[in-house]
Amino acid sequence: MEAFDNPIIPLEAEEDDQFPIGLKVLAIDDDIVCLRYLVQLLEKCQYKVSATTRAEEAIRLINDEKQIFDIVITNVVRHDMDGFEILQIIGVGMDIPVIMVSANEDLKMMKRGLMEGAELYLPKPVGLQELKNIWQLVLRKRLSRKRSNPNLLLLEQPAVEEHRHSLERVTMDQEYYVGDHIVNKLDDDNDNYNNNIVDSSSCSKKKPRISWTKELHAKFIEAYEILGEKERVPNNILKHMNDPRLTRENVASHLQKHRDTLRKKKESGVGKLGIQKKLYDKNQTKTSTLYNSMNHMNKVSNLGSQFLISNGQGNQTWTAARSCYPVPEFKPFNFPPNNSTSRTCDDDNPYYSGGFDEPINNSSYYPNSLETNCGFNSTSQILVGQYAIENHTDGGAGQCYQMQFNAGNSLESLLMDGELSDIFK
DNA sequence: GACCGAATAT
DNA sequence: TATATTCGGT
Repeated sequence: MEAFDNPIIPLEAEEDDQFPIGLKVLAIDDDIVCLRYLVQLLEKCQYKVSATTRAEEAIRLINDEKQIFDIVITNVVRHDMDGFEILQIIGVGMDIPVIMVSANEDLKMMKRGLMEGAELYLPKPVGLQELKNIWQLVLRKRLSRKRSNPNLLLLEQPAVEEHRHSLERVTMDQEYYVGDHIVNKLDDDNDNYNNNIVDSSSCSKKKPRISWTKELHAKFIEAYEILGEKERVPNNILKHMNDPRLTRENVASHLQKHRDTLRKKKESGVGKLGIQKKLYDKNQTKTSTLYNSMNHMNKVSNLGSQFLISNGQGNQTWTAARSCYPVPEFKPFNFPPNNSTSRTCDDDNPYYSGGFDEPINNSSYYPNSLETNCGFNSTSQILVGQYAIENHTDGGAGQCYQMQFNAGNSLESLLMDGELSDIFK
């Protein structure tokens, strides 16, 4: 209760002309150099600064150590956790103003940051003057709370007290809700509702968007799969998911997108069972199975198509010199478990991003025919193992799949000839 | 009036 | 692009 009993910040200083010294700022940036610089500036502004390069550490400080911060500054994309997640967990969940700082002045990202509840989005490098002014956000937040409940005094920092209360119940697995409702900017509205206060002057904030995290989407899929075709309607899925964060509308919207995705996949043939045949293996003792052929990839694997193949240690571009089918075994790309050492291989879109495993066995490779028409670097060797493949032909981020190269396949075996082409039609 | 889902908005 | 909201229809 230290921070509560002994508020360092005389923010009630509407009649005070002193700068609010000692605001507690938590700074998060995975780039240690940027972080040090940021800390320097913040200290110059006479804020009380805690800093970490790790998002988990920040969450731990707040959750486990119950540290109270007046403001959080985080960058956008992190290795271990997306900046927007931090925003949800710390900012929206805890009702602490969050500032996002990012390397570039990407308007799209800025808008997204604001849409997801950031108070301010600053492009790097952040200047001293900008940081000096962030105290205004804290004051504004408290004023808005005061409007919801005029009896509260700014000095007493009601936000902090409620905040502490919330913290105790926020689970470590980074769920965004507390009790049986979402803790987010909706709180202001809820407070009004619960207190029967109708305050037209208070700017009622929009509730933040649902973030369909991997976990949440998995839950959705589970419900979707359990339900029969005719039962897969928003309300039923909602009931099955039994998640207080969600409304029927959230699910309806996601369902619409999911159906759309399925339809597109179907149209492009992704996931369609192609052939299951032992073909083109030079080494008959070990076979590969060619299946789950994807017309999508077929379509783009014409002359000049480029693929990026990664194995976790590096990427190589593979340019198809003629129509070819790129992989012996094709699986939809899987999200790695959180604790895996997998790397992120797609763009910054969390919905599609994922990782891939290290090659499972690098003791053998494809030593055969250098006559391949696929210019897969100068060695024409591919280590056996699991890879990610990303189509870069159509521009943009490309679509990612995971694949498995098995022992016994030469690069030649990956080529598609007329016979195979027909099957794909 | 509930609620589905395509269309549209943000 | 991802998610929210609207709105005609059942």
